[in-house]
Amino acid sequence: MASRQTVKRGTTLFRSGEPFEALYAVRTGFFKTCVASEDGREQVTGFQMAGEVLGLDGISSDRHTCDAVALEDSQVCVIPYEALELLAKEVNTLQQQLQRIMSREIVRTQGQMMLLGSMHAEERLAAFLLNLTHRLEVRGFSPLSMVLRMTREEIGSFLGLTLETVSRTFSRFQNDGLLFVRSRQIRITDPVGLQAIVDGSPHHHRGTAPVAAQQKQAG
Amino acid sequence: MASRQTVKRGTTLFRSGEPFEALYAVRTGFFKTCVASEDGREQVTGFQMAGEVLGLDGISSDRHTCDAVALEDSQVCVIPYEALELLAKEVNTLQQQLQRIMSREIVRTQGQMMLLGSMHAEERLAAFLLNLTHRLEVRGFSPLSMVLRMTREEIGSFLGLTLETVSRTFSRFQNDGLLFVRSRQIRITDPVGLQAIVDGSPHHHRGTAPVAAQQKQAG
DNA sequence: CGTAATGTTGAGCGCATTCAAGCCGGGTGG
DNA sequence: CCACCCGGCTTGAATGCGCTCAACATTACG
Repeated sequence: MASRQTVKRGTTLFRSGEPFEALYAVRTGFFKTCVASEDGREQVTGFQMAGEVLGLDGISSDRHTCDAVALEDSQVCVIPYEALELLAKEVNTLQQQLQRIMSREIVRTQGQMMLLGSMHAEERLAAFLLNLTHRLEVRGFSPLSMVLRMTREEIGSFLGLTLETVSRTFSRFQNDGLLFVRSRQIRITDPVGLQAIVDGSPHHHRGTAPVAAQQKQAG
Repeated sequence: MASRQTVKRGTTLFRSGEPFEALYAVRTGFFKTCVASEDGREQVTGFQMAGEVLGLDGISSDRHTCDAVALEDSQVCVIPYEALELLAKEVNTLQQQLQRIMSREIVRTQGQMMLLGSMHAEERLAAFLLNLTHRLEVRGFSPLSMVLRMTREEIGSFLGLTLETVSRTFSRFQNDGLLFVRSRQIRITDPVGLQAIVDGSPHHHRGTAPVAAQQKQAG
């Protein structure tokens, strides 16, 4: 029913345009998802680690709309969508779980839009690192020491920055005593300081509206 | 079962943090959804018109994670989530439809991430306008002449730009003969030109990786 | 060990931002 | 009916953040 599949580093689990047949749960390893426009621009839309689900975008049109690329040798659990639907009809908690997973992805992308739309480079990278630490912590790994699985360019694409800006911002964080960085080895020494950067160092922010006074409508 | 509700211009249909109880289908009118961070920054995450669904973000945690604000007097169809789940168990096409709607929202936000992460101001506004025209066309309205329902500031927040940049870019488009703009009245005279701006005027773009040569992994 | 990919750092520039001033249009009250 | 006001829009000037281009260092990998 739900078989396993190995995906070697650098290869794709699925590609944009391919027919959608299954969802994938990451068992081990690390993935990125990215979309490309006609003119060759590529945008990393997410990084997925163990326990996270890939392929939800394919449901809407029976075709995948992004590429999923393994950033290290990985293993996924293949969940044929047709079987999943049949099963979901029987087991109603399964249906609920799937909907929650999809909703969570929607919420995640809301946060990413906020990041891309109204944060500065330092804030973006700090938010990115803290997000990683949270996800590692949940999985029982040390949250303050990690090895990045992606390149500076991929981080930059995900955060809407160039690879040079990512590199420079890492260096600045190190100078400011927030972390130690040595290539892909990261050790965070001041998580509180990083959090302070995310939510509101006294800068101004772009594209943001001061919350207007609005009343709740009693239908 | 699915009752209706009126939402006056400027009032909220739901707010972030409120318990999630229902989905809403826009019957008439126009909405924006926006998320806010602790420090008061606000990001518009979408605009919704007739036929589009609001509230999907609330499923994941039983709480809404964004605000939905009516930009004009509107009417929505209230779809209690509990009832929807019960019904979806019976009618399997309903379950599928809901999943498709959620997946479509995920795909939409992928596109928005691409826009925010790797497009210039002109490209963003052009893409925004073309997206609006498509949605109007589907609904049987004239796609080239429209009245914007949102302020420059809200457009800016949605596109990750300041209101001044939005205004200036409108003016530049008018000078270039792409459209006529008079406050919120827009008349597009050269949709092809707008499309050309979106997909690849000869500029360079930020945060993008040239697509690396990667092979499809045969499980 | 050698080569290519990845990462770091510097210099200069440009696009979008910030700050500021003025305009337009719609609604309200005298 | 007009004067006034206020939110929204436009436009200008100057600044600065992040980008581009470039050179070099380091790491990964066959």
